Amino acid sequence: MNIGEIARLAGVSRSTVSYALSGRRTVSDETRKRIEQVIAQAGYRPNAAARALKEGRTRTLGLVIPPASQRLTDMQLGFVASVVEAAARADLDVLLSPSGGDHDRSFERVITGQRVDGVILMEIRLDDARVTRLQQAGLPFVTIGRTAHPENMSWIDVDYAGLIGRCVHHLADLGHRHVALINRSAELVAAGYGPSHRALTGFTDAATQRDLKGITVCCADDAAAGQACMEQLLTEHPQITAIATVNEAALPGVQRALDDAGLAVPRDFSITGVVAQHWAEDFRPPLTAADVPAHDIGARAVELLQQRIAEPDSAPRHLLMAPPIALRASTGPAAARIAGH
Amino acid sequence: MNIGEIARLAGVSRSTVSYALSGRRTVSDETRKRIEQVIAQAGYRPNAAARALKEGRTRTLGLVIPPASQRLTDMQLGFVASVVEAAARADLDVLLSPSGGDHDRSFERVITGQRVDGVILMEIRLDDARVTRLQQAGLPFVTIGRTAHPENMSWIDVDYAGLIGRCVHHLADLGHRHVALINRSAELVAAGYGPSHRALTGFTDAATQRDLKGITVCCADDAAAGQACMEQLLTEHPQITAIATVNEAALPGVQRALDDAGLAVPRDFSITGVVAQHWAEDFRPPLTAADVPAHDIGARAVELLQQRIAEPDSAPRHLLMAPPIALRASTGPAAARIAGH
DNA sequence: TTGTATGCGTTATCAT
DNA sequence: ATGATAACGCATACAA
Repeated sequence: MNIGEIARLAGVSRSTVSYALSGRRTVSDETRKRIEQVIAQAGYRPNAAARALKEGRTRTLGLVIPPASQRLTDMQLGFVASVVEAAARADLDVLLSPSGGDHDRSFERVITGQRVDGVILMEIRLDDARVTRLQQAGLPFVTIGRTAHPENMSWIDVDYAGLIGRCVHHLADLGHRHVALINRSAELVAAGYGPSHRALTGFTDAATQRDLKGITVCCADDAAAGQACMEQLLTEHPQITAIATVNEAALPGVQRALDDAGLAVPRDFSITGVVAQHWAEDFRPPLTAADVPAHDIGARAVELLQQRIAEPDSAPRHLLMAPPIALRASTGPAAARIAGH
Repeated sequence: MNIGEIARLAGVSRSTVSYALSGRRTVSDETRKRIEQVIAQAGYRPNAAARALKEGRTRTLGLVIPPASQRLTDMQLGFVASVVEAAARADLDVLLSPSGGDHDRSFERVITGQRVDGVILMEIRLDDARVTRLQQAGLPFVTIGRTAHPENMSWIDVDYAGLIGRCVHHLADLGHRHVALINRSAELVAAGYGPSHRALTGFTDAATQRDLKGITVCCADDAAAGQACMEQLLTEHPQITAIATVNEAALPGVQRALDDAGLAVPRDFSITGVVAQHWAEDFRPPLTAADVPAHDIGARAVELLQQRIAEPDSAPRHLLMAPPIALRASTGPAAARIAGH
């Protein structure tokens, strides 16, 4: 079923059908009614490929996600879901490309075959080959996260440095003198993953400012690693009375390690950090933490991208999100820590 | 940059470039070399829309996911990730459509605008309008999960009934006489969600067979609900000594409720069920449970769909996955339950 | 071994 | 207010 068939059934020309559909020129009420009826009855929809070929745009967005092999974090999943939802609201389709490294067939196909009008890139590194590739391809794109030098591109990011800094200040205000940062995995840090680096900077700077003793450790994204990490921290740094973290997946393990050590939160030990709301609320007690507005971020990324597509030469825009730190129940005054029962 | 430009730069006709690319007719070594060089230098890639229009296929698969509003479970996420990865391996792109209800613009656009060669449907209900729609559209599709009457369509599903049944038999073998099933949410059950219904059937049948007292409850997909649900269960049915569950997201709450009640697993209480491997291993102690091979399922779904696309008239295929129940540490002999400390 | 011509389904320009 | 037709970029049947 194509536009010619509809035209034949309605007894008009193809262009009339096209115009009746697009409304780009006036069609008499009578013929438009007839055409609409035929279309509804035949269940016709314009062929997307033909339209894309003619119009030079696909009404499709590319979304580059980390390779499926590594499980997505809840926060990453939140980005994906909200991007897809926001795109659907704008009648845009989303093409997924699981691409991590430099030369990826899926990535190349998406950006260079004119399959999409623009691309949203996630999990940006400080020095990211995909960004370079996108720039040289001249395809509109927006990043969730940002490179080391993101001045001339559009991005939206969470202010990890600022937020972790505020967490440290909050702990300092409560009298904590020895605090630790539980970061993401060492691999991610080595790969130049932005959030990890910026969290580290924010932590170190704030600790220096408040003259705290700050320990920083890397931790893989799972409960087992979180437990091992927390246990080691308690053993090797007995003076520590609080942690800040950007590693939500480690939290269940952190909780176990504290339980096992007989440490109650927040009486004996305080926890804060930057994590998806769901993790903060599922912790016991609920975490004092910056809730990353993943849903909002995805929607904003789509908006930014739509603007870059509409006006490729307009000035790039930057959105640095610094959500408030929700005061819940996991932080309290520092107490000298006693080794558990 | 299009094929005509490449032809001009290489000093040949467009068809020669096309054939050099596709290999569907012999091109002299010399000219092919020259063409390849020009292509590499210009960074040319065939326009996907033009190719799709000409060939009548898009090399793209549609993946219909639940609307983003409701958080995806880890298992659902596993399906998505593995589908995308498997498709990428086969040089196929994946178009995401977040569609739940009957009339969804995104869904209609994807299936009726010839945007994809086939569709993978997730979160199938026993009576599913999207399946009906896909059948009448005549578009190849495969479902992860199955309807009440899935005979003449291709699907891949987890044998919830059989697996939960085996869990119950396992508990019965250990001497448990009063057991409960923690199902998914009441809304899902009311909507005719297959896994919930089949888990219920499997549970009830096995309980009857072994002459057990079986309690079944619904529970929303989060830790808080799990905790409330488990607390209520302990209060209202003090004889219960074990549960089986298909609700992985409720597990952290279940654990808390047991902790709070002073019940040790598996000494005082046994837990088993069907959950993603990650949840089973993160539980403490690790869960005796059927590990759903989400990764495998996504890959198989892509295979099935490729076959339906290649031979639309071939007989539909069905894959009912019944992974072994991994014996870990969360089930043990029944003991009379004593109300906690 | 290579070139020419046609059509895929649409939208838009030109003509009536 | 409507119709005929060209063009988007590609793959392929047909010619040479």
